[in-house]
Amino acid sequence: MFAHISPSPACPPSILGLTASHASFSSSEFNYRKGTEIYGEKEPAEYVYQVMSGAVRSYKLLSDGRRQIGAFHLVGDIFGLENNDIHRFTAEAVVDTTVRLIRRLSLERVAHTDPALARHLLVMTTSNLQHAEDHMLLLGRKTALERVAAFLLEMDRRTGVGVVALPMCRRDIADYLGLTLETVSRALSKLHACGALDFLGSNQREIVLVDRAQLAMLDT
Amino acid sequence: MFAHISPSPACPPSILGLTASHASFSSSEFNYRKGTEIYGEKEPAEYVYQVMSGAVRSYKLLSDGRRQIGAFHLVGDIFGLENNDIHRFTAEAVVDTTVRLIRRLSLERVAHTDPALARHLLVMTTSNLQHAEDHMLLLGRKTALERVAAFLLEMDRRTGVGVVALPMCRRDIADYLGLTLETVSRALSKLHACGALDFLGSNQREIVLVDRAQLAMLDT
DNA sequence: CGAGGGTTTGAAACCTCTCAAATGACGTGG
DNA sequence: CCACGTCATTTGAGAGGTTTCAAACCCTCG
Repeated sequence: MFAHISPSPACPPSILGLTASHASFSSSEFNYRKGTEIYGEKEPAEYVYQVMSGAVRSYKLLSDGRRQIGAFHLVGDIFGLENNDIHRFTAEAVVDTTVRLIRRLSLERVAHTDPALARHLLVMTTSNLQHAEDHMLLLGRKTALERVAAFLLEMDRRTGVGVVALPMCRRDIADYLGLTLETVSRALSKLHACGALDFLGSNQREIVLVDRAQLAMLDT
Repeated sequence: MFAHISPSPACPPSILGLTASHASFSSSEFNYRKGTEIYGEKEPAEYVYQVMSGAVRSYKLLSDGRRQIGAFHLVGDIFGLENNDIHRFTAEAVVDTTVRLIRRLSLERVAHTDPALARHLLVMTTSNLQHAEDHMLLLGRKTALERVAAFLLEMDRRTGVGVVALPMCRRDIADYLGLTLETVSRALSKLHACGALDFLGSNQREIVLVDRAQLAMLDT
């Protein structure tokens, strides 16, 4: 793949909740071009990743190509954290993306002696679990319109203040929501017609203005 | 609810992977009648539970009553393990059920000083996460027939050797698989007609003989 | 034996998917 | 700077799988 080593720019102070007290972690950065694979399902999990810029999708495939995206990872998010040795998803860059990575083994080594880090790993795993539990309800029981509304609210909650930039294409959204890209497009059109959202910029992936109250009515 | 204290019968040696070295846990047993609630979503999580006999369903509800069952807990399973203070599901007895319970606080207290237990809690949370991840793929991308086949294979894997007793009704299965009870019934009929399974006993909930190879062909 | 709940099966409705075409956005090269 | 090719998105029309509504059947239990 097209992974290029890049010099470390100004570093955010914390990865994995680690502070200066954990200076022993070697963390380096990598760039992935749009669409390239970061790791594959069932590959050995050598690293844990944090998104520095860009966005990542984690997905599973059925043998005939049907795809279910389990999560999008946005700036600041940690992903690839496996407590087994093997990745359970494939991870790909949605757009050009920079990630920071830490060796899983070094993390585990420290976690063995540092209860605070061990607890932090549990907290992260729990929040992944919580997201998956909520997503099961969406996939099993919500309508197309409800799913798209919930997706926009999730992106809004995670990224900003009523203005959401969507880095992923309609097909990605569809595979996240268990729909087809056409159904997603129709739902967005309907929400647009209802005034629940507006598009800013010529490209409709760029920015979406969200009316939280109106979307929340669909989030039962 | 109709929870009755029962005298402790012969105790399996281990709960939560704890051995004799953790004698400090007070564990008592409770009985729940079929259909009664063990705990509700958003209730404070005071206990962690292990199924001694019977079966339990964990579910979330939408405001209009749509239900998504996230998991069935069978004999030996641990459930109600929250790392937050609040239950994220409602748990109900599918049939008359006996559970053993441990105070969450006492568990956390020990986990703070016992790395082995802390690691075990992470392992359990991870396996819950793994199940949820697989279930997202099922709910988002599999057909009705594939879902029912996957369900039977899961029950077979968890309970026995080609013979599965289904304690839950069609509606429970449907709410687990994101379908309606009629669709589940039709899928079972089709699998029966294909020879992929047989019913033993007059009541069709009781025992199902599974042809693993044939079901596995549907498990893409 | 009758009542009640669970299951099966049928028929029609409906939501989403599939297939298709038109439109729009963007980069490249003339 | 515009023409063109490519890719993403939108929109339409029809098909299809699942749901809804309904009725019959079965099993259990009082």
